[in-house]
Amino acid sequence: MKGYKRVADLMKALAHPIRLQILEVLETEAEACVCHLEARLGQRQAYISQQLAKLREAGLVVDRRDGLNIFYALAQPDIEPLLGEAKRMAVALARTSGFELVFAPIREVSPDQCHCPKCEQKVAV
Amino acid sequence: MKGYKRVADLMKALAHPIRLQILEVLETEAEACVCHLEARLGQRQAYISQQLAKLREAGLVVDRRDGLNIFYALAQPDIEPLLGEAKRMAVALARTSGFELVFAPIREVSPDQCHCPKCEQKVAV
DNA sequence: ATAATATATTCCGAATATTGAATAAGGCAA
DNA sequence: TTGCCTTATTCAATATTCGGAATATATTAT
Repeated sequence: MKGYKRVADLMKALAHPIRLQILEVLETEAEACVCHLEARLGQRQAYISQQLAKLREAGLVVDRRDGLNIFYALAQPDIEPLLGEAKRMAVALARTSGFELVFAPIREVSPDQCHCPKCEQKVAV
Repeated sequence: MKGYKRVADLMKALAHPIRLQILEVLETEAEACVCHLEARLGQRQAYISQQLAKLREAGLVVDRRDGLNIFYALAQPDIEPLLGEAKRMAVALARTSGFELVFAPIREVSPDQCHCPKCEQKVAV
């Protein structure tokens, strides 16, 4: 029974749209500071931070401080197949109930919209 | 944003140890009546029924009545890879925090412990 | 019709999750 | 030090989920 409890806890950590989107951003960005996630997901800082805390507790992301910024990354990059299967399955379920599920692409953010060192660097180039 | 909400709802449906075990039984049994699940998971009938209702609402299982019995089956057999990835990931996360995750095998049930037609049939053989 | 059996549903208190608002904490620069 | 910036945490109100107990429903047999 213990093992299934762990799986359930993992599912719980994933059972939130913002957290799913954070993970998806980290799949493509490899590393992102909170201000970046703020900009990409269009959510308040405190809110993003709360969700990051849950992902941290679940062991899904790791953080690294660099000056004022804290950069987050996937703790376990091979979570991608799980997320992929989840999306695929959600699409299949939606289709079964008669409609096409679309994933609005997560907003891109041009380097001048974020002030972290990494983005400043890109702007300078 | 709508698509991720759907994925989150799917994750929510999976975020429960009993529901995960029900799905796992249905992966191997193909079809099982409630009394069967009762026996295999060692849970009260009403409780099993409640969890089945959640799985039904989520569109993950379908039911078919045969006399007094109601047989459940996976609505979407290709949910297996998702469940497999979830288990794999849970194992990986546990390992990261320093211990081996074990899945206690779900109790087998000899045909004479269940009274549904299907089991009676097996007993008769 | 009544009884028996299998399954489903409803009700409810307890525990947990969500999310906005306010505040705290940590690091850097002058 | 003071002030500023980025991020984290706490608090509180609301909503959701959990799981037990009791009850309801559907089917079959008598």
